[in-house]
Amino acid sequence: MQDLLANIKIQVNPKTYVKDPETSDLGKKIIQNSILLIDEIGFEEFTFKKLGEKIGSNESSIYRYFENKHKLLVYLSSWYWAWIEYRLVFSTNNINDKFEKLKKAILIVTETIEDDSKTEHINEAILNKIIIEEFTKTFHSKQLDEENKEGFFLIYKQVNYRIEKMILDINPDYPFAKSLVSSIIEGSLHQHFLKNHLKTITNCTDNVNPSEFYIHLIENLLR
Amino acid sequence: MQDLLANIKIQVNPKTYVKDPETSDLGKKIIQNSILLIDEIGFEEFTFKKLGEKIGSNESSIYRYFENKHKLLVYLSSWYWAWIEYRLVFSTNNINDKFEKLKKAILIVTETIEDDSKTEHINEAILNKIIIEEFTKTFHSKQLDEENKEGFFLIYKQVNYRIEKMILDINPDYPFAKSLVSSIIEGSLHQHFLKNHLKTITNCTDNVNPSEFYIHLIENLLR
DNA sequence: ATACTATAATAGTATTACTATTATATTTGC
DNA sequence: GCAAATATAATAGTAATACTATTATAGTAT
Repeated sequence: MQDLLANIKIQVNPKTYVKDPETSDLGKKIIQNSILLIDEIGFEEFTFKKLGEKIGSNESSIYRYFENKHKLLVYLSSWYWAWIEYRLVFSTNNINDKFEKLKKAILIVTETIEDDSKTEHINEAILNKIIIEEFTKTFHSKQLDEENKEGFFLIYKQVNYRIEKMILDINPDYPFAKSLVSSIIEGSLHQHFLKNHLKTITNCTDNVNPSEFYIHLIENLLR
Repeated sequence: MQDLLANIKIQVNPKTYVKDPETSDLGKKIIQNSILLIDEIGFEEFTFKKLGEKIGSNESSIYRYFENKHKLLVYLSSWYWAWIEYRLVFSTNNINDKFEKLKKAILIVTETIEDDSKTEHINEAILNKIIIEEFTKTFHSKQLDEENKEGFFLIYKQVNYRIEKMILDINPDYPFAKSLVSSIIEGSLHQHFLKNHLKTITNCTDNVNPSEFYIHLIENLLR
């Protein structure tokens, strides 16, 4: 799997960028260091000026790649979900048992991510941290409906559909498959977030992963 | 219940405001119209200047009530959850059947809110819309850990604890009571949100309420 | 050697999120 | 009923943000 990923370029909706950051060194530097900087200081404090300083480049040069920091976050999120989708498809592909397949899928979308190290300029572990802390901000903007029409969230929705199908494959009569999936995917990010900030309203800890909660849930709900 | 509520003042953590808005006409106007204006233009576009124009008052006067717009949102959220807690306690109080009690509690935190009309200057239905669209932003700020220490989210957590207790009362061995509750409360807001913006990954519609999904869930999970 | 492209540097703008100061109106205490 | 205290309004100003525009410079391709 690792070698395969090395040869595959994750595709992100071109409308999220002005110039594809994968096509130049500066572009890759922008991606790599925006992940690090957002993790360090948070998305609110993050500016193109600060990023420019960090990579020894100029604010205006970053604007040639991304219209604004919101679109950069959408880009990073899209990349993340495309990467998740790839891993989801790859690692569930050869599982015949329907329930085991679903469990694997849920593990993929809920587990804590370790750095993959095959994509040199993207640290998946840190990107996962950003998604936990900031992904919800890509939704909660006034341009959401417009951006949704432009297909900014297609990959995220595709991840949802794939798991929905697995659920309906197990139990075609379950009436809330879509809501169950979206509440697992978004809810898992939220549980990770609570574990980091509001520990008293989650059972998740460094030792208990959201995966356990959700796998226990579907075992009791769909079995 | 309506009359009782008329005589009860919802208490909000004083650290969220500079001057208690409930103590003056201008304060009440600020609360009433900030709810309307945030609903109209969204929290990002909302400024004290625009609010001042709307209420025929000055930007600087609003600053005498709230340090900044973030704290105003925290105030509105706290008020909302205090109001939810009040309704939760009141309407589950006399239910003896443990499961019916839990179902009622879940209904309270997941249902679409209608205006209560007993609190003249607060339109609960619109406030509920704001909570669906913007509540997550009170969490996702860099000051979260600090604000959490100051008790800004106590009421929200209390609502969580109350329902957690109901779950453990039904099934003391259920190992994820906290996570289940927080995922229902936050998840319900998210399902409402999806219903409004990303309809393809939820089963909730104008006719199917998140309540149905979650009550179906706990019936199959805990019964 | 020329043209093209990428990047850097500089400057400038509108808006935001405030702070400070002063003026005016309203309420309350005696 | 007047003085003192308090609340509100008006004005001005500041630092930072989120950009846009223009020009300069360096590197690459033909």
